[in-house]
Amino acid sequence: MSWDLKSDRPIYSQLIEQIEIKICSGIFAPGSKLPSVRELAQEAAVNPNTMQKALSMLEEHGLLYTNRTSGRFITEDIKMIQQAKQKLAQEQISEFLEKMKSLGLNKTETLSIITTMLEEAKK
Amino acid sequence: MSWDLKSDRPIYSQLIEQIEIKICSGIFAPGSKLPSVRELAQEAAVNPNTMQKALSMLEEHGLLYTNRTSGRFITEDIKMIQQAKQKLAQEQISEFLEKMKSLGLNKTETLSIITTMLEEAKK
DNA sequence: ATTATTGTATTAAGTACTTAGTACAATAAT
DNA sequence: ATTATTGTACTAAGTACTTAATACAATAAT
Repeated sequence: MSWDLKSDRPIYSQLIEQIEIKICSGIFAPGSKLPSVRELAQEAAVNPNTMQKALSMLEEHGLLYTNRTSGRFITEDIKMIQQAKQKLAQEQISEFLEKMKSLGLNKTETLSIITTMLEEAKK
Repeated sequence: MSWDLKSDRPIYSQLIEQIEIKICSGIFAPGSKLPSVRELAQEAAVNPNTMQKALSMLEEHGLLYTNRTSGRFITEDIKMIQQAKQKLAQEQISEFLEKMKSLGLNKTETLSIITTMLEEAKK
């Protein structure tokens, strides 16, 4: 469980992103119980207040729910998770293409760079 | 000249990124004079101190140089600009692929999504 | 020579983020 | 019944970022 947090952005915001990703990718399975706020905070080397902030904000998205004293749980609604995953992927892609465009790279140039990078990665 | 700045990240950092992009894409042409700190600050609706911070940090990258009282200028070194552009593109791409991977999409899946999205865009 | 513009520096204030430390109510575990 | 664990709330402190308001030295423009 890697939590590499950078200092150029609010930590709580990065935590939200990463937890969301862990849910969407199945690392945090549907219906399963999350580690406690204190545990997660220690894992991520972060103050419990900060983790608490991230988790409570994440609940607004509906991917989590809280049982007051037994802990937090991932939603069992697989369809909701699937939708969140799809939404995350599309956001990333369009954001990425937008940046490439602003750099002045047309589509073929972008594709060519990607493919060469993937070729490099195979070696 | 659009400067849409978000509040979830330090402004100076976003300014650096966007100015770098404007240089790499040719919006700020090689050898040309930049608007003054005060002008740029007003354009971006930002405090002059913040713009100054971004610009002075940008100079460390070598894309800008300062003539103490006549203003700031874009480097004439086209090769350096080209390299910066390439570096920016590669950073964006690997960052993007990393996120896709964390979402559970491997590189070939990601590549296929992109190509189909680019095909869609042509229509 | 005078004026305007340039980058730069400084101080003060406000805000957001993070941490440390503590505490409380509810309930699961014993 | 008692204890431990849960989420939650609160205060105080430190740091980083941003803005406002000036000010200064160098030099381009007049």
